[in-house]
Amino acid sequence: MSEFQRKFDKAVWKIVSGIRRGRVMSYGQVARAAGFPRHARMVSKAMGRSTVPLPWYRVIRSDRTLAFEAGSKAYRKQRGLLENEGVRFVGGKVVPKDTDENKSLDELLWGPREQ
DNA sequence: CCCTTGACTATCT
DNA sequence: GAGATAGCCAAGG
Repeated sequence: MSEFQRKFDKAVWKIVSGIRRGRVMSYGQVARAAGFPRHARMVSKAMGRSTVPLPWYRVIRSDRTLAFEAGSKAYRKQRGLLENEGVRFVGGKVVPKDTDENKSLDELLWGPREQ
C-alpha cells in the first residue's frame, strides 16, 4: 500500500464516518474536507478499502444523484439505506434538507417540484 | 514510460 | 435540464 493511500484513506474515513444520519456529502466535498481537493475520484476507492464499516451510502454525486447505475442492485441498496434515514428523492435526486438560501420563492412556498 | 480506468466535476451547448 | 466535453489524478497493466 502506497504512502498516499495510507494518509488519504485515514482522512477520508474520518470525514465519511462523521456524516450525520439523514445528511449526505458529495465525493468532491469529502475529498476537500479531507484535505485533498481534486481527488473526488479516489474517495470511492478509499471507502472500499476501509477496514471498519462506514456510512458509504451517504456519499453521492455533486448533482445529488447516486453514483451507481440507476436501477442496479447497488443503486437500490444505497437508495434504500438513505430512505431508511428519511432522505427523500425527487426525480432521481436527493432532496436538500436545508430550508435556507438559493431556493426560489416558489420553491419555499410550494416545496420541491415533482417530476 | 504510455495508456486505460474510474462509486467525479465544472462548464459549456 | 439533459448531453457532451474537457479536466482531474492515483493505480495498475
